[in-house]
Amino acid sequence: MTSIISNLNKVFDSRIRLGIMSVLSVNEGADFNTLKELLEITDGNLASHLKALENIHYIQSRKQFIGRKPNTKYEITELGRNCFKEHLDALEKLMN
Amino acid sequence: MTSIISNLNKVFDSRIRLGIMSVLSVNEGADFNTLKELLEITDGNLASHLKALENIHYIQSRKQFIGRKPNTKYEITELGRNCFKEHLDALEKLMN
DNA sequence: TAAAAGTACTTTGTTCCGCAAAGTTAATGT
DNA sequence: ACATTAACTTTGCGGAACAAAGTACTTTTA
Repeated sequence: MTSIISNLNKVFDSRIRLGIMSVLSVNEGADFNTLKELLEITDGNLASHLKALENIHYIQSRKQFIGRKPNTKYEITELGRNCFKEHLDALEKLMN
Repeated sequence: MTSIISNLNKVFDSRIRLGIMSVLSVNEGADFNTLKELLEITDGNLASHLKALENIHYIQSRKQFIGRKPNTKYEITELGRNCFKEHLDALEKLMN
């Protein structure tokens, strides 16, 4: 319960989810293809991680059309930003 | 190959291995029970992660007796220290 | 002296996760 | 009509995490 690693968020054990959150916490929003190119993963893999983050409300998506092309934009939520920050703080504390 | 997360070390996706390396990189050496108490995990679980880290030569162990009790001491190797540092650098870079 | 407990594992088995590949839906371009 | 793009969902496999139980050896305790 109070081990040295207990403040690390299990969601962010995944490098991919870490990367997604990092991108979304810096840039205010990124679309599916941008994330796919930044992370260099298959679309199915990306979609599943995005869904996981959205299910726990760390991110939210908005579907729209740019010109005539469908486009899905993702952004970090307030909850997501807080949890991400807590994780980074825990990491920092772990490392001294 | 050059994605924003490609410099993260997969070994350290695990919070437990992260914790082990963190302890061993600060203190010069820790024994099995100390790690077990710090991490609050079962001995089997700890042993398997220690073995994984030892197999790739990130840590090394030394069995000894303290008084009449068996004691196994673990310490970080030079390779382990370097790889751990690289991972932390990659993390920092990812977060800006 | 018999039983319990400590140290440091290994083995077993289940469950969960990551991921690629393929399939899907719906629209657009040619 | 056919291929392409976007953004998924589904399927299936292989591997990792973990708890629990088993092991070997010794020491402490009743």
